[in-house]
Amino acid sequence: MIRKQLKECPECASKNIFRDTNKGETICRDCGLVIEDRMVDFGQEWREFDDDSRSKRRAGAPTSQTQFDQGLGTEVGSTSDFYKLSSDRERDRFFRLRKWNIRISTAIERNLKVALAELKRVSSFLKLPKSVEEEAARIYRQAVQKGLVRGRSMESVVAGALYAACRRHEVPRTLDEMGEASGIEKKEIGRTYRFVTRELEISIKPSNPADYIPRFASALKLSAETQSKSVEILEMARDIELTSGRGPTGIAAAALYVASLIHGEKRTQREVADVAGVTEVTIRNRYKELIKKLKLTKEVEKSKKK
DNA sequence: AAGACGAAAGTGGTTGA
DNA sequence: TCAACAACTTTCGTCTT
Repeated sequence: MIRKQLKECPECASKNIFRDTNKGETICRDCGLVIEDRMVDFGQEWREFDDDSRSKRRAGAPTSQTQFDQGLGTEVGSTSDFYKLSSDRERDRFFRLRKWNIRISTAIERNLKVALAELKRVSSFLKLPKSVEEEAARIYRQAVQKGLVRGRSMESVVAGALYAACRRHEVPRTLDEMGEASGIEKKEIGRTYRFVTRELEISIKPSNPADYIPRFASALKLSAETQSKSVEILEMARDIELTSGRGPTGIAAAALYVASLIHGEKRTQREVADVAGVTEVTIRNRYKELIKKLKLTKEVEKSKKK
């Protein structure tokens, strides 16, 4: 296996890097960036997901290591080639082409490096499972290859990919949470999310409100009974088609609110609204629909008297 | 005083001509 | 491409606990 010791951090150019041979990781002590120094690992990991892209093959190519190590515009190529060229014009041309070439081939490498570091950061902030992280990385890579990052910030595409991966694995996060973790405006995330999933033809089922319940419930410190009650309510609501067309978080929030009333663990609309990332108004609207169409009024009244 | 409620106007996205 | 439209938000005034 080819290994190469990095001399400096690609992010902050610090020389103060630390290599952990056990974990096979390299860490910059100044900026905290985790630098993967074994390109071979990445290549193999990626190729597991799709094998139709030979152009970005990394394994065993010493050049990719130097490219990554050197960054842009440094080592311009074999100097012996250069001295064979006679005219100034040819030398000029040689330089330009060489530079251009390196730029192109390293652009994707570099982008992926930085993007994956960002992806890991956001993913661990949100405590997402490994499988989701890998899915997101796969999506991101496809996006880069299709040139979808152009005109968008790398971070927003990372966030979009993560958001999509969460939905696919039925562990949805709200756009607000993703925004908080990534520092990108949720509008922007939503935009890139839609764009990327459309361009890559990734189909995503509409998210199930019940998927949000466990997280919201624990954020509100609600009991397991309340939690299952709200899931029950959601099922009833779905059966009479109350859920279609509405935002899943709003419905989940309202169900949780109703359940908290019924079980005498009342939370204010404000509290529920905050964790669910919707407004009180939305909860009120959903809440009204729920108790009306599901004749829950009695149940709520009953437990109120106690 | 805080929470719940509802009306009205505004936002960003979808849809259909 | 544009206008109508649905869902949701913001803001604000009023009622209830």
